[in-house]
Amino acid sequence: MSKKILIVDDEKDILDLLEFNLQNEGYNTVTASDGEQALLTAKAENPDLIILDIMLPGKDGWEVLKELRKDPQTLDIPVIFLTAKDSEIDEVLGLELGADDYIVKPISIRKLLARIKKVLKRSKTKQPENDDRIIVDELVIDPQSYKVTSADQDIVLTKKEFDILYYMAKRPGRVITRKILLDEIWDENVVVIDRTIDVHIRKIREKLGTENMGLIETIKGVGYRFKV
Amino acid sequence: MSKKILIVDDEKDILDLLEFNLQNEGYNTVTASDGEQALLTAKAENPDLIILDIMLPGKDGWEVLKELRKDPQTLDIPVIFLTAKDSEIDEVLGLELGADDYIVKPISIRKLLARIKKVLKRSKTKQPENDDRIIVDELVIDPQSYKVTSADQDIVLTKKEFDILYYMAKRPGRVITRKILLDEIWDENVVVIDRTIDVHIRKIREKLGTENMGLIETIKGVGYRFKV
DNA sequence: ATCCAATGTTAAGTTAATGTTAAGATAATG
DNA sequence: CATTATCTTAACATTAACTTAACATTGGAT
Repeated sequence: MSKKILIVDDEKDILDLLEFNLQNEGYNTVTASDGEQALLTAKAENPDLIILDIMLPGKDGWEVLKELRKDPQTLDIPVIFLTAKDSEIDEVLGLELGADDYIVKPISIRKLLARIKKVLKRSKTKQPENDDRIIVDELVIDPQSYKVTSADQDIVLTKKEFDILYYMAKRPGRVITRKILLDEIWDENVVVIDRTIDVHIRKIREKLGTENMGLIETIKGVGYRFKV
Repeated sequence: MSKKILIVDDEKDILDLLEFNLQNEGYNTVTASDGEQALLTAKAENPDLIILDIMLPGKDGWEVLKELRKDPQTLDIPVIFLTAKDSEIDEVLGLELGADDYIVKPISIRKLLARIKKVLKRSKTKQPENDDRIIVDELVIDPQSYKVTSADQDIVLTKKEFDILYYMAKRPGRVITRKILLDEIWDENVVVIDRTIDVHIRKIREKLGTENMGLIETIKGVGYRFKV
């Protein structure tokens, strides 16, 4: 899965330069040329990283960063500052506000790529993304909150139940054998009998309620299947 | 509306130079020539910006800044440091204490004016009140003062407790794993066991009291969740 | 239709995770 | 440097989750 990077700069040359190089490296890119646009795009596109010029028309980079950090939806997106000034002050201030790194213009692409890698790697281990949610009709399975709702009604699943449901829902229409579930959901070297899985499935079906009846189908002799 | 700038310096030459140039640019000016006077004037005149020499008779610039930041009335007034020393230490120290910029003597008026503009612009867009407060029903979590109130009753949390609560409250509905808390709240290379986190959570829950019962949910096997 | 292997079901046993308390270690403060 | 508040831990209690055994039911093969 290619990472999405939002580039914010008002100079078209720089935007083009960065976009070209980042796409060349296999990144997915979106751009914005002022602060307002940057904030909107950040919310809409949910990028994995934002490269943010400090000097911007309208809202400047600091203000953008501040607002990004205010919104739970964009709060955790790492930001790399871009600045033409070589004053260390700018950098320090930016970092104190919570930028994750900075790059001084003129830009060394090599350097920038290295920093991007570093920052992305750091954030990789973090929580599931907002758009990892699975929605099937009235059913919402959200790994970020570890919550399932059916028609806005909370369904409280235990960890194992959630993991199983999420795994299957991510692969609708595919038959999931018990062996696969064991490999994927359970730790290695843990051995449980098949009936254990059945019990979990039963619990899930029960909790999903009659309105989601038949969502998890049994394929006798093979395994289970999440209805497409 | 012309902006009011307080200039603090013990050298009359510099005071005059700055006053002349700033008034020329359309700013309103007031002056002080030592630390005590600076503090009094700052409170009385409520300037939009303070230009503060570091070397002062009596209380020096740092002490003045420190006291400015202590008083809610002067807390948010941006300060530009004036310094004859070019040692980076001074600069960093000043910034950590909350100066918004610095100018090295001998003064380049052009530079100073540019910085003033920048700082004023930045502070103009600053929201009047601490808008990074989090409010959930009767509960207010204010990172500016590191204070929590529930139904106007003060709740005294320790730093760690506050940090944890604030981090979670900023991400309501999301499950926060212990690992993430460790990464985000604790310094790198500090290792604490999971039970430590639980103890902090317990303390927070206890201090939040019965009226906030259930605000922090436990997702067994996963982590904690701040109720939406 | 009947049989039988596979799955469903229930409740009870087992394990793992978290809650709790108090005491010891550490850091902040005067 | 002494004092105090904060943080961390160990040990144990509690609770929820997980697993299993035992038995019931089912659905497809014959």
